[in-house]
Amino acid sequence: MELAKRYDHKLVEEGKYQNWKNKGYFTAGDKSKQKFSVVIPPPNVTGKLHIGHAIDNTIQDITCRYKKAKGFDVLYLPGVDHAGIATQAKVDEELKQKGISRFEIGRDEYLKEAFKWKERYSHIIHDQWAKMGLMLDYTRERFTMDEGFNKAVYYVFKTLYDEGLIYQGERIVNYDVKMKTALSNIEVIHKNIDGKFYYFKYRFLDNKDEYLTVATTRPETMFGDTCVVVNPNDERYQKFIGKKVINPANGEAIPLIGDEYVDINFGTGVMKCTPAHDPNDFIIGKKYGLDMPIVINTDGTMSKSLKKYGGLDRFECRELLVKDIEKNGDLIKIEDFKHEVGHSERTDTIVEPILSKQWFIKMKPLTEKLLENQKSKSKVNFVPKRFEKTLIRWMENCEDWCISRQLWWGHRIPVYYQKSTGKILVSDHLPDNSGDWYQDEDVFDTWFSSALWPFATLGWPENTEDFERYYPIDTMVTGYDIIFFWVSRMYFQGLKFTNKAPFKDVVIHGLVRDSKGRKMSKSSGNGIDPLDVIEKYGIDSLRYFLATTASPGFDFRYQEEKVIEASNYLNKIWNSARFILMNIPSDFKVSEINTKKINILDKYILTKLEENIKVITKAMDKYDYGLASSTLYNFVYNDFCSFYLEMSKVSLQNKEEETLNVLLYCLKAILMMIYPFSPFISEEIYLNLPEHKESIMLESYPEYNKKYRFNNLEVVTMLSQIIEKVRNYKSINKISPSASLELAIKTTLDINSIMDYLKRFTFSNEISLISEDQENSTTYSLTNGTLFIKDNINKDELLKSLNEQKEKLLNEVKRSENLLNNKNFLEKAKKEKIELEKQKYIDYKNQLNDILEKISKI
RNA sequence: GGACAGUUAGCUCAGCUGGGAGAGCAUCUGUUUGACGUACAGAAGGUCAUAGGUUCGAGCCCUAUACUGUCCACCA
Repeated sequence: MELAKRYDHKLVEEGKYQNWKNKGYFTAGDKSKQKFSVVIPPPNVTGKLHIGHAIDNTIQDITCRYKKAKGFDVLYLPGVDHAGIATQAKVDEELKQKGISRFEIGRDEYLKEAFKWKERYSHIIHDQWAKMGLMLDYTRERFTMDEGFNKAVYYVFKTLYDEGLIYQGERIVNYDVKMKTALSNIEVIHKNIDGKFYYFKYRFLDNKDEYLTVATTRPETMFGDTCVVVNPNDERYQKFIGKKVINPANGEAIPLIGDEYVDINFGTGVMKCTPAHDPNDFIIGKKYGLDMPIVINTDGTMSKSLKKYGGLDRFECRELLVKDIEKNGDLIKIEDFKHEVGHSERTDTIVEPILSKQWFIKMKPLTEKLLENQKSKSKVNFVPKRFEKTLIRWMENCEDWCISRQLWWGHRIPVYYQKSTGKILVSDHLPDNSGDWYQDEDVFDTWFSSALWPFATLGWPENTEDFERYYPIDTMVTGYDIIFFWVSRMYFQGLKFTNKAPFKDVVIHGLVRDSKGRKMSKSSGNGIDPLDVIEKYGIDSLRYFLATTASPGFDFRYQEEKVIEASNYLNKIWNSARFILMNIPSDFKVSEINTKKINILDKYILTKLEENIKVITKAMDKYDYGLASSTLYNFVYNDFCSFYLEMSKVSLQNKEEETLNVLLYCLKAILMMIYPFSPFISEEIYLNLPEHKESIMLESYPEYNKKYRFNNLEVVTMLSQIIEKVRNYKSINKISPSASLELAIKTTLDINSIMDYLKRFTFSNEISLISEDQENSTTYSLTNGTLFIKDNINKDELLKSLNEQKEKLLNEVKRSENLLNNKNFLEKAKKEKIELEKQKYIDYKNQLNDILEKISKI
């Protein structure tokens, strides 16, 4: 069969994925083999996959395909995440477009809408997985809200609750006022923004002409102030402690309290205290038993009790209030002020700290277990290592996890309250139909369920066959942006509930940025749609680009030129295959390479190949796909295509049949090594080989084979050196590349075996083996001899070139001399290094003498 | 405020345990070589951020400094 002249990605990709899937190659379960398991980090059903998913999935799929080819029973488990707040935001938005609010249609109807959304985007995601060629085992696909998962979530909640690790508490939590839900601390993004610092007069109740100056960034919270605080050591104010001051926002008299929390040097040294809307103020409020009036609602509007301000948006209220205070003469000044303000990770609105009752997980016992495990032999191995530190630091300092969300889309909290008694019951169903019980309205944080992903997907808490066999996960691949959200939580929940770390290796990759290094985002419109790239260059090129450009843990830039480079490379492999297949007779029978029949170049390429297999395999095992692919790239371009393939033309002409076997052997090995990166083109070429299995997916990875390593190949190195020198000589001297020059070689090696190749690739008909140096020639030193090119250029140019060589050699000799005259070097350096240097010195010296002699003769 | 990275050719990045600086793209020159012009052959291009130190020897190890980036953090 003959391949087309060009690699056409669309033709190559056509139908292959369906075929693999239909044949069941993606289905795990061969118990005769050792298992290897990977779970896909479940994408949110919020929308289409982006380039960030592509990098994640590419690394996973490469790992899986590599391991499968290495003989493992590989499970790559797919699934999607309901993504509570993110999805609900999208569904809300969609309903809003239709003019519907979720409160109008009610919870049940709303959930139906949300499930429809989920179905729609699951399909899109499936199509994208197929486009990317992921070897996902669809027979085991899961969803974070499927029946089994719901059971797992319930089990986890009940267990933690019964053990006292889950509690309900009244705290200041951050509210996303757009979604009207509480958030966990890590869902709050701190951004440095321009704000204002407002200075107000707080007049004394007993002497209204005197006042304290209080500075605040948030005047609207003043309605909730229940005291003013100064540091008792502050000499300016200590005498006032115990007096009452008037809150300029509402005219109420509040006490002045002394507490060392206040920083004397910050602001005016006087702090207003709003216990219900600030975590620090809350602590002070608790300490002094103050009232904690809530003045801002969960939707960001002001409380109704605030008369004219009631119902206003918090920022409108701020403006109006400041104006009113100014009218009263209590505004001193307004300063510009840069400060950190929390924003919701999902909706980007400024979060509002509000006192409320929420469910929390007590973190300490869980994190302690994790930290302990990370010190033991069963520790999780992070790639790169530094992310282990990131995790540990966070685990050492994290606060209790707020897991309740005031949303509808998610796992509803399995807690029932009895109206008549106020009793609380954890249950997965309504205790009775008396109407006396009602369920908690809230749902869990979406990460509460995702944390169970590595084991709940395998059937846990049932002790299923899959759980027994595939848990723990061998390799977890994810971006550093969700180490806290996801990796840490899977880890401590895994330890808690399965007594094992849920994964062995965690491979962390960076984010894909645009060509200028900016983060990709919808608002700046610089996002790259992987489907566009696939359409233009093919998935094989995109995968190759992603895998080779992404250095573990580091962000990298999307550059179209690099994708083109990948595409050119694949075309190179395609054409090398084309060349080989063109030369194979139709009746050719593939056989094992007969090492007795092969020529020296065959030996050379086999030796090189084996060296490369060794290096590449080692890199693949370490997830160093950058090194693995660049090593293969160099082998393919330099050793295989530019050198061996060209040389093989001579042996093929000479009808050396064994070369065909060598070519095929190399080609197959190359295909297998590029296959995990770019499976479609590899399959296409593979199926065109004279002998092959049903699919490349059933083929094994090349093993390092000592049988194909040969010695005494110096003459091949000499061959390539001579070709290079001659080409260089012609280029510099502006001689046609195909000009025939007179060459003479002085060497102790037997050059008969390379004579044909020399003639063909130097275009020289006269090549002689000599024992004495040749006059009137340009001299090139080779590793094992000397090359003389008979000069037919003018003397000036010759002299120039000789002088250039002289300069170079002088430098080398000087460098070598210095080193060898250095006593310390001779005493302390390794012996081999010294020997090597001595040899070099002699070589350079000889060459230099040759050149000097020639110059003198001219 | 704390922590962690990065700084190497015009651009994007490699450089394993310290032994003569690499790739791709871009640039320049040449090529109707029968796999590939998405190619081939060649050239040019770097005081490896700065300053010290350790070492016979430093892009690599140590200490400072500068700049860039990321994460964490309740300073009103």
